[in-house]
Amino acid sequence: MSQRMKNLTKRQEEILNLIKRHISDFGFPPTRADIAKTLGFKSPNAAEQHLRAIEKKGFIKILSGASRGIVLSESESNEIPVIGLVAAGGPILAQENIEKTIPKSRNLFSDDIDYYLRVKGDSMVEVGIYEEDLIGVSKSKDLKIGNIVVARINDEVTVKTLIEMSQTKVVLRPENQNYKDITVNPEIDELAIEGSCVALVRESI
Amino acid sequence: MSQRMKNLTKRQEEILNLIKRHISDFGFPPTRADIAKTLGFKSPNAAEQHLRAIEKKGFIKILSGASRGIVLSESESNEIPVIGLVAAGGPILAQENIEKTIPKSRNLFSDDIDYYLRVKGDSMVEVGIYEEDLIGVSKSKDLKIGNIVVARINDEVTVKTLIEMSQTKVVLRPENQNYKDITVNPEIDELAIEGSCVALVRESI
DNA sequence: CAATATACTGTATATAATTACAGTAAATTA
DNA sequence: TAATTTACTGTAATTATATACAGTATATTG
Repeated sequence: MSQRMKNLTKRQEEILNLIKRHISDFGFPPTRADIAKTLGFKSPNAAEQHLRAIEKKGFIKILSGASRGIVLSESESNEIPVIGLVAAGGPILAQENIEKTIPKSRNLFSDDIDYYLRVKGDSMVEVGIYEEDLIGVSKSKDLKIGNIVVARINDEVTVKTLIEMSQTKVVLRPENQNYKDITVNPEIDELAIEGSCVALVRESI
Repeated sequence: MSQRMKNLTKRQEEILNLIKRHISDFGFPPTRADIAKTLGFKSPNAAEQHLRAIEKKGFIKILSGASRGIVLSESESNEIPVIGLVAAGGPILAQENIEKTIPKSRNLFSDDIDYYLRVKGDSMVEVGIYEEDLIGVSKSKDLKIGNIVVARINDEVTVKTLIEMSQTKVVLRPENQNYKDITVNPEIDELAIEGSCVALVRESI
């Protein structure tokens, strides 16, 4: 989420989700009365004031006078970054690494993609991951042996298959016969598993 | 378009397009007054009656009592079909082949994808196209030697690389050493190049 | 500790929007 | 050629909706 955007309260987030769900279900935003009815408010004004608060925080725009005039902001919170080359030393999601962004609304996949990472090199060709492909990365998905993961070893970011993982030994496998397994001792080397790959997109064939 | 759906008149089509454009511009459908204003009607009832006619023909659903309660019918709602197995004999885009649809608004790629085709078999693994991948197919894109195309040979649909194309000889190459080139004489065999692949999506890794 | 934000109830009103009813006129279909 | 469809104007009633105003109560922030 962007810095300048204040956080929504739990209740406000609930209402924002309700709006999104309503749009997805009906094709248009809810009225104040719709919101009040769904959440059990006895006054439509409760919904109105929530909307004002959510607008103030930048997540929606209210078009005055228009019925159902709630417009979702195309804010950064609704954009999925596409990460190109990762500069050494910084976090993957640092601004300087963002090649472009894709509106979350255009994301084909389930909601758990935190960013797309552009693949460099040919270390994963044997599982059909090619240079310049975009892999959809989830930061929160549970790690399992056999998953393809985004790892960071001493400031270098790579995509590999996770083969073994213990306190003292992590093995990452390139899916290309020309490369050897990478064995890391997390107690010695700096290692972070940044996320796991849940989707793949090839923009040009 | 579905058979049972009567054709819209020119004016009705204009109104349907106006509705789509309004939804895309504002995020919600227009009111009768909006339509009337845009098209220069002096009465909102003109819009109302057009809407009724369009609903009667199955292109929209009007939710009574709800403001802006115009719902685009599935077939009109800008959905890109995902084609699973193609039944022999019929067109690729036949209803029975549609596995699911993806809202056009969620399409990551440029607008020229007419449908997604789910890949069966391993004949293209050497260019990173795997079984169960979805390939984005454009019907209109210019065909070039070297493109990966969707071809239909005697009622069978396949994805291959186009190697040669003349009046009497078309060569299609599987990108897998275990398979041989397919040579077809279009004057003898029934051959149609249905489109070319412009993108690839892998939903689960 | 005062100011502000959060989270509502309750009432009321102006206006936005749907929708019914009554027409006209030309084109299309049975 | 009569019936229906298309394509509107014009008016008006009813309902849907936004939105203002007046409160209450608690939590959070400067």
